[in-house]
Amino acid sequence: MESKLALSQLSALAQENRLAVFRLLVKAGHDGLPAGDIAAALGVPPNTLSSQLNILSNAGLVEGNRQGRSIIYTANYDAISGLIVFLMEDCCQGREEVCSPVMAAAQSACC
Amino acid sequence: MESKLALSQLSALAQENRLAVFRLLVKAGHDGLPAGDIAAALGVPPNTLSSQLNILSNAGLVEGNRQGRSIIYTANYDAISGLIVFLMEDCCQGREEVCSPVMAAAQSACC
DNA sequence: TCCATATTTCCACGATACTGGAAATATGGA
DNA sequence: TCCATATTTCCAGTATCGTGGAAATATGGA
Repeated sequence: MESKLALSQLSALAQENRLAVFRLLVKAGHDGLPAGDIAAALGVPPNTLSSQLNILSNAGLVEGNRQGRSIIYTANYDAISGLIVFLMEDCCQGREEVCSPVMAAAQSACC
Repeated sequence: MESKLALSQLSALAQENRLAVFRLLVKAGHDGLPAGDIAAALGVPPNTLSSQLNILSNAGLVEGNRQGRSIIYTANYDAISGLIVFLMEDCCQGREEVCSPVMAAAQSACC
């Protein structure tokens, strides 16, 4: 049952603050951001953010590495692309109606 | 802020039963399935299923149309592909790391 | 060693979600 | 009209989630 992971990832992203955190980390790129900066950017107390980061981290969507006093969080691109592929293949069974618009978007967005 | 819809869709899919309902409806194709059959397939009481269908429906992921005594539910392919595109473009900013695997999956899955 | 900084863990409160019983609504057939 | 079927709405109980104060932990520097 591979959908257990997908479920935890959907769950993690299905919340305003956490989606915002993830988007911020994507924008930040491979360098990532320290937890404190994320908290400041979102206007959330550090302990609250910490539990949200923990949920994203358990879902494999972000990763944290200590660097000095800070912990630098980065988005996990493999995880999000895995989720997207799950939605396309396992969930939607590669249906043409789903695939085609995604393909078009992929082409115009980056590929 | 277009992400409000995406959030409600992520939320709707972030639950075991509802994800199962959606997958079942995708498998059922354009003919869809009556609510009763879905409830039976998942082993969920009809009123419980009804509220779950309602959540999926409010998120635009499924649609119900009365046909005689039954209400036939169908998956909304536009909605799910819209969500996938949102994750790729708005959320992940068309990053190559996200796009490429999705592109590859799309190619092998259907296109 | 002592202190400041960065983050997490512990804990509890309020809010929201999931579930299913009971009753209501809608449809079709006798 | 009356009844059976299909589904929804109403409602309440339990569980899970989101939040943030207070304390704990980890690191680096003086």
